Amino acid sequence: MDRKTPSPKRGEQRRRVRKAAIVDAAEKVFAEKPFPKVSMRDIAREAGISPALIYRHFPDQQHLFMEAFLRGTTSLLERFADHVAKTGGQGLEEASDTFITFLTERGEYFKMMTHFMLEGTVHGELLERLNAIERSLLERFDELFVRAGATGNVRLMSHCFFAALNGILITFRQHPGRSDLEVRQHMHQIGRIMARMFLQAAQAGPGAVFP
Amino acid sequence: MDRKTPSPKRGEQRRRVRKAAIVDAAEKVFAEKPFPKVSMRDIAREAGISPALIYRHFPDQQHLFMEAFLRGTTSLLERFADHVAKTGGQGLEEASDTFITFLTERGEYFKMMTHFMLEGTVHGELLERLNAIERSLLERFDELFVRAGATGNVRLMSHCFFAALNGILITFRQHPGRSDLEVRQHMHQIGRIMARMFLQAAQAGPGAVFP
DNA sequence: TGTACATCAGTGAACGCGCGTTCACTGATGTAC
DNA sequence: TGTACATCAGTGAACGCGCGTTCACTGATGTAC
Repeated sequence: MDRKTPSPKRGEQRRRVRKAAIVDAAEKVFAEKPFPKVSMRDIAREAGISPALIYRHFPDQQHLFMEAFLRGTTSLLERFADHVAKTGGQGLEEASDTFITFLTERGEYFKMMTHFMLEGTVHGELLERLNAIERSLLERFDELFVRAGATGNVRLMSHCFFAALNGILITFRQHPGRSDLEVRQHMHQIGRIMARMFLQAAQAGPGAVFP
Repeated sequence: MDRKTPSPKRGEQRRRVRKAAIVDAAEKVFAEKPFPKVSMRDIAREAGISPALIYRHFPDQQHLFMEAFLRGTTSLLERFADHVAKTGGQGLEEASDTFITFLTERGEYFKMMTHFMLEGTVHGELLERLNAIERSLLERFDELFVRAGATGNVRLMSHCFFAALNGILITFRQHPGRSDLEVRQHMHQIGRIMARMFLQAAQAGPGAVFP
């Protein structure tokens, strides 16, 4: 069928595929067990390879974990941005819903995020990429606030709103005596309340609530 | 001086003192290194005893960790309640400040709290005590909302506010390119904004923001 | 087309480490007489 | 008051485990002639 491409390229391609497969496997494992319990052996098993092979593609565990985290988060963020772009009117409430839906469905990413936020052991290029993702998310929120007629320090509003949503996700995640479904409903309810509250405060103009 | 008390009692007393010393040591270690890196050996070293001795006082690591966490948290909560009781007027803003101050000064407790919230590996009596603490904290917030003239579902407001404060603590903890001082100031600023926003929403009466 | 070679994907086993916990033991202390 | 004994606080060393990572090696594959 296809003509033979020059070999070095085919080698590179194979490498890329293999590397992506390792990251795929990592994502799967992260979805299955608590973040601090995921081991290189787990990921190798999931990928059907020897643990040693992972080290031909990643210098160490932190780089693999970060790569998996960033890839997943970036894709979540893109879906979030699409969703936001399509929404008019009371966009903030919908955005809150979407944010909460995504991060409860893919709880492993939220866990990793909080882990990085808490421990702060990330440095260099990876930290840069992580910050870029956060900035991009905040820009989406900025848009929504502006679209809703907010004036003043919009970025600060986005920052606060982001914090509030994170707080919801962490606070109600394991609420005692509630089923998963009830937990999610409660989160969405509180998220919408927050969104309405933020909207009113933002629309009230500078000085009312936001400086 | 003091007459000899019956021996079994003195034995019990010594046991209590020793047990408390172990918990003290645990708290110190938690203040020094990331929660998941604290080992039984660390705590034994800090307490100046053999690791084996810990197991004469606690059945396993989880019980010791929880005991240390609950003791520290309970004392923080009492201080918080005192502080709140003494405050009039715009109590919510002050409460936000106090909450943030306590949990940044004793960051180890916040980390442990988020850890338990994320992993949910706590059960039985310990979970019960943990919930009791959260309930007690929410009651303090309830008071403040009521005092500020809130009507409607006050507990829901407290829940939301608690979540928002947690969100602030986790989101800005490691913010890039900021010193500790700047981080704390930013947290306090955002905390006060939240407090004002919640107050307005709560005072607006049922239906405006809160159901 | 055939062959000798270099490269490197891929491996199973091992290394070295730190962990939670247990074991076998010592010695201080209170008790019973 | 003195002594034999039981109790149990306290210990150092070890156990067994899982981890991240490395090592020495195999074998497939593309390359140069």
